[in-house]
Amino acid sequence: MPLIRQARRQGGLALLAKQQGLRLTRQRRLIYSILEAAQTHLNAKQILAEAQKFDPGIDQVTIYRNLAVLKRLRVVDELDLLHLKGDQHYYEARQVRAHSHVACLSCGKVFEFYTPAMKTIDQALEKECGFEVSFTRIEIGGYCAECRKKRGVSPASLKGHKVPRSVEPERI
Amino acid sequence: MPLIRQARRQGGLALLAKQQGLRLTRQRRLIYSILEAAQTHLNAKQILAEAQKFDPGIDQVTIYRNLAVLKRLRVVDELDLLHLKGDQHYYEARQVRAHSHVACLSCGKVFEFYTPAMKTIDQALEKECGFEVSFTRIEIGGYCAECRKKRGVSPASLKGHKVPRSVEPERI
DNA sequence: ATCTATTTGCAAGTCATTTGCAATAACAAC
DNA sequence: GTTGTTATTGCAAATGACTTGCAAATAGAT
Repeated sequence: MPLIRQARRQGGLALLAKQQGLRLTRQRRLIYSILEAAQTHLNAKQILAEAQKFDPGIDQVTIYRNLAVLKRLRVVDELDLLHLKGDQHYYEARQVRAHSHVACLSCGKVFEFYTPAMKTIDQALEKECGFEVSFTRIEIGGYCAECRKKRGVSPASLKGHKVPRSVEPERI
Repeated sequence: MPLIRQARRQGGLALLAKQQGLRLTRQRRLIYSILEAAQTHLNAKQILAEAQKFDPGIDQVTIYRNLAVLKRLRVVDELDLLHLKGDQHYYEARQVRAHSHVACLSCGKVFEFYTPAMKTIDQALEKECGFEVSFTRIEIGGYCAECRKKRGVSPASLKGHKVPRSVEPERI
């Protein structure tokens, strides 16, 4: 998408926004720059906290509204991360190539992973169904090498037991 | 997982549930059988509606609680479908092989797609990272062949405009 | 500097999902 | 079959992410 690349080249959303009749407000710039600077995905609450360091008056609605705009502009991706971290959405500045989020169901760690097969999926879909892929979201759950070592291969008991929500490994 | 296969073979959850100290209530059976019979993903509300046809007194909390149990037992998968259909979760009885949900951003249609490359991803992750994959969720957004024909290749204007929530194509 | 449409912040809503709790029912042991 | 224990249910109330209405503020074109 040439539009997006152009916007990036001038260090922001200026051109892209202008072409859509959107305005580049202080808040909008800030929210985008936070996502751009973050090396990882953030949820609305985290973005709000970060934004308030620079603009204490900024409201959460502004975060939500701008995330919606940035999604429409396709410069930000929305993820769901398997609800591993609770029921919020996570956002990240759009990456160049497809990648997946891999979550360890034992320790809760989330990392990104890329392999060429991801591109192959899109190509197959295009060829077999004539579908034009805009974005692909791949989320993988399982057990990381460390946890496998630590606890043997078998996942913890499936029996439910209470754990604080923010910590719960939420096996799916 | 041999446990799951066993449970399936006897036509339900009996063995699997017993081994976890869980009870096979009327409601639990019903909810599982609805998902098993459905050829597609359903959300909590749809499951409740269907369940009430057979058990009018069944409550929505029972749906939610049992979906959580069935997820833990790994006989039901939870999807998010890109929030194309609103902010609810969708559930389906666990399928044998990995598959993806492909959503058309224009008409809202969701279909399933499988290509061997999906398996390749899991293998790459296993080989490169020593990660044990439990499940893979692939969600793809874009434009289906029909909509591409109808409206030309370009997606609708990116400019925001109000559309009832249940209908909005929610471009990401 | 002016004008107009977009955007903001606040307050109040919405809605899926969760939790507390007493009553009910599974199922194992008699 | 009866009994006892404990998981599960249904109800009502709460939670929490996200959205909406609206008047005031401001970006950006003229």
